[in-house]
Amino acid sequence: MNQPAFPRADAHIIANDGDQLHFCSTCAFSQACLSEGMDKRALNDLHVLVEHVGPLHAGDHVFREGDRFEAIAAVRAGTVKTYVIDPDGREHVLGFHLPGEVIGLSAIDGEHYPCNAVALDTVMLCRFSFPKMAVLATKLPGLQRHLFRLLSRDIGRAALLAGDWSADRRMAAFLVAFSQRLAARGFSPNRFQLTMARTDIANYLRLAPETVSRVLRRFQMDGLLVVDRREVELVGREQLEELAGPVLRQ
Amino acid sequence: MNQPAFPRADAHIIANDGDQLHFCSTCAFSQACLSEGMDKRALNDLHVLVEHVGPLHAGDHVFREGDRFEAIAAVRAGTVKTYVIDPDGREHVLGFHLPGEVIGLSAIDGEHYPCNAVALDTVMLCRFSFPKMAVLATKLPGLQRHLFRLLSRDIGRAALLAGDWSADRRMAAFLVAFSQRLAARGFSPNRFQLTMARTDIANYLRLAPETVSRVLRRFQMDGLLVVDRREVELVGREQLEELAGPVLRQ
DNA sequence: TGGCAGGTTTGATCCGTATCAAGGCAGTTT
DNA sequence: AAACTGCCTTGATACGGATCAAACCTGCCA
Repeated sequence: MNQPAFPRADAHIIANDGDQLHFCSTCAFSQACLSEGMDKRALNDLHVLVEHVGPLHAGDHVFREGDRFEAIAAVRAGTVKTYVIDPDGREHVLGFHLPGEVIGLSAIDGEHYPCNAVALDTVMLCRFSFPKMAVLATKLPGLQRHLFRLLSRDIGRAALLAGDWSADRRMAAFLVAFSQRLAARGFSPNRFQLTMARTDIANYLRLAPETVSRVLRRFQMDGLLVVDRREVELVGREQLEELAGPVLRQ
Repeated sequence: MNQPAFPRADAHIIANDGDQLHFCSTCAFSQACLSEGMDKRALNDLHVLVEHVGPLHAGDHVFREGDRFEAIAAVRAGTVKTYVIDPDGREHVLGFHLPGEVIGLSAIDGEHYPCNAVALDTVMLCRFSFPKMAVLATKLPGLQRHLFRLLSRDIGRAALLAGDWSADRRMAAFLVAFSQRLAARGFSPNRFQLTMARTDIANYLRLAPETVSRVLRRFQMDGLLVVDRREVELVGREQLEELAGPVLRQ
């Protein structure tokens, strides 16, 4: 139950290939760095910037609230849920993180992680020492810009679901956004597995699990989707997007 | 009605005073730069990093949704409200920004501002070209870190009010947080003016204006505060903080 | 194969907050 | 001073979603 933050794993040395910087091909920072002229001194200063972590299994924690902050991580495979527990013991889900997405950004301001991060299925990560990454960012402006953008994007994302939308709109927004994020990584946009429990979706959307169940059922009745267990197929994408529109501002 | 984003104003040249960097003494970045050894070449590259803007008057817009993003700004005096309008014409208040706080961070990821920013009273600003600031940040690691922290902080802040709290808890959290932010800038923590209308508070907290009114009245009945028009005095701070605790996670 | 446990669904009821509808109050205009 | 105009308050009612209670899977382990 009490693993260290970020279990150790094989450390990767960044490879300097001509003028291009290569590391993990699936993680979120490759694009920022590949498009960047490489400063060789910067590279030599940083032996271990990234290490591959995993596999973690469902229920394993990536980090826990209060753990000392030292690294952010990009999800390479699987789904990570971030959450906090309030004084009454209720769980509040802050977000789900799919392959290509980054966790730990909200910890930068502070010595410790402000939330928990747990694997929902089999998860592979790229772990980055944040202090080292910040140093590298001073030498690679493209990386710095990428980090600024990642952070900025999360501010906007958090504000979205904060609105006072109906259960239907929130559910639709969740499904459409999930689908879009999967599609951005090359997965099928209209047929996918929900990797999280109904309870998790409910806690994320600020609904009761019963409400999630009822809304999904009604969506199916109305021909918006077909749901079986955790498998979902979006059929009436048009109408779902119309419902989700005001929430996602699209 | 259609002013340019960031009305022009006196441009400030950053002053290089020995090894220290000086500009506006009240704005959020001074601390980051004053504690930083100054690189003179960096300075010479940047003639106009900061300009003082204002005064803006109640109702004047700092920027509007869709304006081209070019700058962030620190509030020097007054209150700025950020908001969006949904397709049904309803206003959603994203935040209130007090002296010392920064607006525009959520625009970094994108070409355009994703929301509106309007002055609620007489407002003075420090405006920073973000591209120039990013360049400076590569040369002043302390500034870069400060920016990362500002961004990170906003992610956490946005997640707070997103929870499903009762009207009482949300109202208490708003008042306590407002008080703390004022106190951090040297204003009186227990007696202050609400610079925004009830409607704005309601839109921010996802409540009806009527509910805001009723909750404030009940708080007064229960001896938690005294409210007259927009003047508020927190009397039962203890109990307010207890109510706000789960929301603010303190 | 049977039993158990977690997650899920369904139905009945309740409660908090929105909504609707007036009325009040302070500051401003005529 | 009267009328106006936002903004705020107060009361009555309606409704969406929470809560409570119970049955139902489905996978898992004995």
